[in-house]
Amino acid sequence: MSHFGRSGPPDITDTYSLLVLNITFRTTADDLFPLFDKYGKVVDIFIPRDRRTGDSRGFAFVRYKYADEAQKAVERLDGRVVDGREITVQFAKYGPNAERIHKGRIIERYQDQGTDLEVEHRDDHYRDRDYRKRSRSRSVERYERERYRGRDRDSRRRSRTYSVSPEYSKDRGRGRYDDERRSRSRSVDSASPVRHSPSPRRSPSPAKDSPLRGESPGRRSRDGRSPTPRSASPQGRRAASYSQSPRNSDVDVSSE
DNA sequence: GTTGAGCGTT
Repeated sequence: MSHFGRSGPPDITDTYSLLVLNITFRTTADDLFPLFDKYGKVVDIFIPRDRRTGDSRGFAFVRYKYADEAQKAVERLDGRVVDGREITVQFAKYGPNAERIHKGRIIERYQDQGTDLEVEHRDDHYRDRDYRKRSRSRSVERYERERYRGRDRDSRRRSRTYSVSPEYSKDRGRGRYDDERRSRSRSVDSASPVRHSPSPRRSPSPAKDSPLRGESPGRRSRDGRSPTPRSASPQGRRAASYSQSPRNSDVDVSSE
């Protein structure tokens, strides 16, 4: 009765979905269940995990049966420390399949459209999102940011008094959006002074500039008669390792 | 597994 998300969604109709963010990578649904269940009837808990590694992505979805309980859980568990990490609880904005959600309430099921009209290859969608880093631009287009971006979210908790009305901040989010973009430009200028000067000479990067010019450790030592295995070792030894490594199937040490 | 902005599966 604790395996949420494995047996599939039991019944998410008319349920309130909460999004739990900032949870540790080790936090599981079973860990969140007793926490959220104390504040209301938890219908289901699901933690998206990575297709590649299978580990948690750092956030979870908790579905409540009643809105008041969900709202209470948000206010209670938001900012609470779980497993040594501070979690962020808020109403989900998007449905499991972009379904209609009204204030976190799921009206329809994602299976509802699973007939024969528009079933696209979702696998293609999954493999593309290797990194979920800042790929949420799509959300900004429509809903903007209802809170300050970045680490400023701490301020949001202090304003928890207004949390009862998540609609108030629609107008405020717009002003910050422009600011964050400007920030990015400044970063590029400061971090990476692009040099367009026609310098005939190239940057002193003997490391990766010309691996061919890096000389073969073997030939150099033989010619210069300076073994200097100390500095020639890292390159020669590492290269040799790669060559031998993937072919050890045949060689059986028979030890262990 | 230190990092961490951010919305989901049978």
